[in-house]
Amino acid sequence: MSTITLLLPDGTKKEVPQGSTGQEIAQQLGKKNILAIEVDGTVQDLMKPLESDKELNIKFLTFDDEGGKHAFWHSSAHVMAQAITTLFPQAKPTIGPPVDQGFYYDFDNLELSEEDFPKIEEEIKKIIKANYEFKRNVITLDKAKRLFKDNKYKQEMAEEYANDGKELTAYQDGDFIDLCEGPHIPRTGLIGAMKLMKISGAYWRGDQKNTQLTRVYGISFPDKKQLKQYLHDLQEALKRDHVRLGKKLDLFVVNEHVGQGLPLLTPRGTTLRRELYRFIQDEEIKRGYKYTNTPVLAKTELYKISGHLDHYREHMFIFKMGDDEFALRPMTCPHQYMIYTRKKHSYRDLPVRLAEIADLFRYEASGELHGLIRIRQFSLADAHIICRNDQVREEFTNVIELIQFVMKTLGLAEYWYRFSKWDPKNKDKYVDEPVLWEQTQTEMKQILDELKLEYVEAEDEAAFYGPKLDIQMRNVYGKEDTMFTVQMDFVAAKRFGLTFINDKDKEEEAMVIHRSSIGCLERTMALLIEKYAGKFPLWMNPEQLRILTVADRFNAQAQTIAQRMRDAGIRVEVDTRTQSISKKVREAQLDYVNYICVFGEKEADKDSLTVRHRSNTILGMIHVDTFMAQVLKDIKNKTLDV
RNA sequence: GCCUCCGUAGCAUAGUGGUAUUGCGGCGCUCUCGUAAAGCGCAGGUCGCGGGUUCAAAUCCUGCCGGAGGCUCCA
Repeated sequence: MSTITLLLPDGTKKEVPQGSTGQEIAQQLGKKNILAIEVDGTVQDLMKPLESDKELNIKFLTFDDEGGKHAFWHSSAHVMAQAITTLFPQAKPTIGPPVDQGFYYDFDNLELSEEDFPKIEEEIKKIIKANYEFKRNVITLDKAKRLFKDNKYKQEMAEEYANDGKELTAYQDGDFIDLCEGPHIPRTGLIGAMKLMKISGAYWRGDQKNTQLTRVYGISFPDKKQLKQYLHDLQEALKRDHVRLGKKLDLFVVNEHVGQGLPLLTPRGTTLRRELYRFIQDEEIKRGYKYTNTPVLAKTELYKISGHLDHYREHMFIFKMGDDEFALRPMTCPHQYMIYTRKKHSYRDLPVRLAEIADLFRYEASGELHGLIRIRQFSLADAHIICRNDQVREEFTNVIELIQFVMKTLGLAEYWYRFSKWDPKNKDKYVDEPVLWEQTQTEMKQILDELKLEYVEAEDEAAFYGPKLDIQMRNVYGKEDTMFTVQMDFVAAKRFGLTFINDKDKEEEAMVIHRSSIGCLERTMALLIEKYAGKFPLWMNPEQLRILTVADRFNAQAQTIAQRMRDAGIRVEVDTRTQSISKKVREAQLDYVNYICVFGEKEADKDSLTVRHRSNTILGMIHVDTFMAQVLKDIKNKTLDV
């Protein structure tokens, strides 16, 4: 058999000689800008000869395909490492993969500052200009050990791959050779533009106990224009950064005398928080939750029982008073369990759904703190559902519905579900109940599949007491965070005696579901600030209306109208300054007030306002009562686009 | 906690060895004004904090504090 039959994405077939490379086939088909080839679902180099006696499904990949982009960035990482090792010969390259936005490479024995970037980028340009070919070589373990005799990391990886029975490959471009499984693009010249982005520390194999390496991040594109566009988009995204907007819109401040991770909400920020607070509390009460109010501190023995003290002691605020040791509570769970256990429960009483918007305190490491997203005191819309086993499915489903309702109401659309499971190998983190773990996870997976949720599964992301479903979102920097969570707990009932009397008059342990509906108020605020770039929907905007008086003889009447509106529940301010209307309009626009209302001669006679929406549209003169009715309706309905 | 970057008035900024620039905001006066910045004047700064080098430090060195991004962590 001297030819292979290829099946192309458009359904046509093509015969090529055995041993043809992707490169040759692409050329014959007149394909341009091809970076890699997908063969039966696996991305490969264009340089690799194809051999098969079966028909092969092939697809050519460009930078617009995930696989092509990854090969491109992966090759870029090699070029960067080549430049760095040329300039810093003592540096030991370790790993350098593509990531969501570009690539990085980790080095040992390298001290680098951003001031070094220009000369590295110069070196990179030389490599690109030389247009070296990426040559793929299959090597033996012995050869790998010889090639990388000065690099213990590469040797370690080579041995590991060999032990796993993998074929060892090394890629060479110019005089730079790297242990790597590929795939790579054909030549360095295909890289149009590359820029180094930042430096950070990173631990070898992601373990804090190992050596800290120097990680260099970079980005690259086939075309210089794309790089320019990327950098521009990045700048634009950062304008939405909630820390920046929080300051500009006067929502919160940080003060070094108060302490790290302890932001202070201003009146405007507090209004936004209050809207979220009232919304979720009212909604949960409608859905059968009972609210509790429990102390923000307790004796540490409470957290000893729950197991938190053993797991998180160094992350708790602990202090001694008299003979007792106390802690500011890092979570609500045991406090609410004490409410459950105040009396005996019949199976008929279940489920018991205890909710609380609880202030929690966690001593997060200083490097973890970020704006309103990771802080040391926060308010979690928390709840614990204590139910019978036969109720778990329905309760879990109801929680998901509540969360979906919350996201819809807030207008949050970019999220994904993560099914967070344990890792049997991580003995320190999880309670040692392998049977319960597997059983609970299986049951949870069934529920998720029944609900037809699309989710990603994540090992080693569970809570120490059970698996979770997390709702994940990204901030403007692209960093992922958990916004809402539903957790199964098969430990609490035993430890705290959360039982009920079943229909056989026997005491039985209950199941516990921990869940958060609107998440941590501060974090949710941060995401909302970034999503709306400060242009909040009417119902949550700290300032919904501003009345601008044309001259001071209209001030008193404008104040009366404003008071009528406040009495009805509208957040309105009056700008009585003796400034030009243009200036007052400009400032109201910059504050993203939803409606800007001018009040002067014409309006005074008719109890009206001339209304302008912040989208720059003038709605004309409207009677106060008519306008109020419309505004109140949109507030009540939580309309998103006003 | 670790790596990198940043820190000038309430905010935004100029200033790489000779004690600080400009705008917004604030205050005062004039203007009573119709949909994105009226005019004039005034006040406001231990240049994050401490130590060092120097005749002289916002600027150079060093230690700390605070912020940002990444790593690790995230009940």
